[in-house]
Amino acid sequence: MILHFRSLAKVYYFHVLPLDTRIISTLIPKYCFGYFSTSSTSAVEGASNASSDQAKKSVDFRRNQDADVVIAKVLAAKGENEVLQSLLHDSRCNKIQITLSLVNRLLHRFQDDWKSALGVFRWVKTFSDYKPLPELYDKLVDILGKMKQMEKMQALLEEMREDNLVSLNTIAKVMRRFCGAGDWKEAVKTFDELENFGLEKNTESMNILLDTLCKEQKLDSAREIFLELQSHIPPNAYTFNIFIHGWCKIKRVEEAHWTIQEMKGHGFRPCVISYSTIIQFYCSQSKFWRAFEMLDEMAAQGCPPNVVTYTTIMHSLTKSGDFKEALKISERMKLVGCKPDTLFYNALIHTLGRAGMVEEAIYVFRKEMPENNINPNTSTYNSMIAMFCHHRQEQRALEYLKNLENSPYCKPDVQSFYPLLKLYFQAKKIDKCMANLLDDVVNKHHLCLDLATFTLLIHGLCRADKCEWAYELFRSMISQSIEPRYLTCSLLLHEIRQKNMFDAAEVVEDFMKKMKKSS
DNA sequence: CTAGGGTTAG
Repeated sequence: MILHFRSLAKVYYFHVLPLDTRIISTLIPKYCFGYFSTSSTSAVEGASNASSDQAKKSVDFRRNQDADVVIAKVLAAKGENEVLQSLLHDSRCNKIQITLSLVNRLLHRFQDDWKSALGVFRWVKTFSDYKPLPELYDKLVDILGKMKQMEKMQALLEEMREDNLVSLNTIAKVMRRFCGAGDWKEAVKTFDELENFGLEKNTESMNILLDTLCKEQKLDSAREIFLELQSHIPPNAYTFNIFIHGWCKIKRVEEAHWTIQEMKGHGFRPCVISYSTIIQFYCSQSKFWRAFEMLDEMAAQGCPPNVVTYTTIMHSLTKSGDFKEALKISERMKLVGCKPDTLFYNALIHTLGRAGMVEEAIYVFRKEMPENNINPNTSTYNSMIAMFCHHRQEQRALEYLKNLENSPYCKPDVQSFYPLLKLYFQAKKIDKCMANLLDDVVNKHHLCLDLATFTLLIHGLCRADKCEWAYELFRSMISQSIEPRYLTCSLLLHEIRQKNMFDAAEVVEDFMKKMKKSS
């Protein structure tokens, strides 16, 4: 259960600075606050020359400001109608040019706040020269469904139907959300009424329904519906793979094997996905001999494993601590000429890191990957950074972080910084380095801290006898609707009581009481 | 519409 504390949030939102800056100004002690970065949020996609880079940055910056103006206005209102009215009557908001990226950003910002999302959507629709794309409707449908606002979601669906905007993608989201809310019958009903939306009941839409049911572990219902529809709608190979995955998900692997037979009975050959799904299951149970048996069976069936199959096995072996076997899988894959990809290399680097083979990991990153034309992504960099931090190599970690920041292919996320922050706590370097790093996270990269990072910081600061700072972080968490763990709260409470911060203690205590009630 | 990351707490 996520707790909302909008009233508390408002306290922070009355300055004129960009929103993200306002949040972080409560995170970092004043003396650490040397500058406000003006760099933009967006990573530059692909390589580009310096001047267009500059132009893009200034456009991005203006759009960020537009978004910030709207966000601040929305946060000051409550309820979808109040949001709409306050935006309509704001002269600055009315001058803003509505663009796809702006609306996307706003809906993303309010993806956990359906009232604001709906209010914003109503507002952008009042601009006569702006027609939201169907994808934006879909996004809103998803937000409403996620927040379990089923009546609102269906009302929007009806609105879309009248304008002929419902696609299979919309229906997929609606069915997933009904199932997620525990109402699988309503999902089936949506499928039954597919023709009302101008869509067809065919193999593709049936597969979406079955996949939805299987992912929610409603295998028996899915099975029943499948048998019922079988005489009207022919299954394809996807249909059976969906069931194989579903059975594995609820750990009934016997049925998964049985589905393979059924598939053959319908004239479909089990493919690499069918087998890899079962292999993934055995790996997750650490029954590696079973996984290897499946590899033999694949060979016998003339269905060679692919990079996904190998990555799955290697990664699971690493998780169970068998680095030697994991690296053998990597060798085996290269031996048979199967081409690696980014996810494979991420897993390999992780394995090498866990095995303490730091230099080998660097070799893979700097030599092997470029030679095979595989670009690193954010996770690749994050694995390298985490590995260096694990081995107390701060300088190398910082070097890779810098490369990540300058990469044309990807940008840092919160996870990129977590290991470094942790290292600073372990090394008791809690002053300047860490404040600078945190400043980068929020002001340079416009990232929001997540639960794990907040927890790390608050625990670390409490231990380091800096609980005023920890308390500010606690308040910031609540203002962002990120619920602290109970342990975090009690740790913080203990510290601030010792410092005689009575008002703060009361705030934390009140919060803990509400936690107990809702759990 | 079908298969593959991690961070984890002291």
